[in-house]
Amino acid sequence: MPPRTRTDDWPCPIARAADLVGDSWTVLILRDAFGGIRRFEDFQRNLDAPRSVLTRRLRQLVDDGLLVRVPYQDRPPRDEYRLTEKGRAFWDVLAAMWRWGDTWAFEDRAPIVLTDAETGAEIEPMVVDANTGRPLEVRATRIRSRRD
Amino acid sequence: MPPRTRTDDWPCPIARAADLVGDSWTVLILRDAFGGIRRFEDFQRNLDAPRSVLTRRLRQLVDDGLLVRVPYQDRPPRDEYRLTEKGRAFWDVLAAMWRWGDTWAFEDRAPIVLTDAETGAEIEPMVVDANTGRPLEVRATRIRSRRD
DNA sequence: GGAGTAGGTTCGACGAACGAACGGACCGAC
DNA sequence: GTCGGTCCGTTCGTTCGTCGAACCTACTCC
Repeated sequence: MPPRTRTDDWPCPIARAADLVGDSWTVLILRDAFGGIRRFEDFQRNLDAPRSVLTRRLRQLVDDGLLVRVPYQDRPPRDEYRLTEKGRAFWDVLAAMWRWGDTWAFEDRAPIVLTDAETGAEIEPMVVDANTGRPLEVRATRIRSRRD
Repeated sequence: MPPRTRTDDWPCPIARAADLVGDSWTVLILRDAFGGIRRFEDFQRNLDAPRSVLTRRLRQLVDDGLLVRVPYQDRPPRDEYRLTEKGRAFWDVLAAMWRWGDTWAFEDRAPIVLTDAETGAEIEPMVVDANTGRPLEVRATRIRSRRD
């Protein structure tokens, strides 16, 4: 196909994010990265993705600044892929996807849960307005230009 | 290409969500739907997406239960696409993407903001743990099987 | 009857995804 | 010293989705 249409220059934050996340392998690579996976072979084994696609996606994520390549041995030279701050910030999006998927994409609920490492308590991601602390209401939301 | 690898039967909520949202046109269609767009021609004009792709994505979203086709006139027969409850719940994911894109995908900030329809106040989406009300901390998060 | 609107389908060219095989650089064991 | 294994890719052929433009059907309005 002709290269997929790019939206990374649109004025909308969703369009720009979609340009990166608008690909399921990319999402799953990031998910694994949050799970502590850093090496090519581990991503490949865990995702069972074609190696050529994996190479391409990892390179893209590095170019976009969500991952960095860090050497972890000299001979033979090997790099691992680590999340940057920009990449780590993306966890919020994945958490929102987790919540939605858990609620809407299973018969009942998902067989796995997010937990707090220390208390062991279940974590249930939820999206709120930082200014009021309340859940979002779609119908009452508008889009405006910043200076208005 | 061979049909893209499906992940809609994986046990992970993110994988299932990614199977739907793992496509930038789908994300943008949903964004527009939240903005009140309902008709084929309006989606097409606004996104400037190939009509054939648009047809396919809309059909997929209907099949997946995020949109429904509702007739709005008889002759000639015309349907519009409306968000279902499942689709409306997806706004949380788009809001998280908005926040991330706003923070990380512009030189400064995005030229547009979300606002409350009544007060006009800016809305800043934020992801928290519903149980503690606190922001998520990636490093302190684990994945566990539900019965454990 | 000619232009316009709405919601698609069809077509050809291009190139991305898949999957399997190959390669190169190292290691350790036999 | 060569055989197997590990790690990180690249290459290749087939399949099939994307793009973009053109086309089609069923109306309405002038």
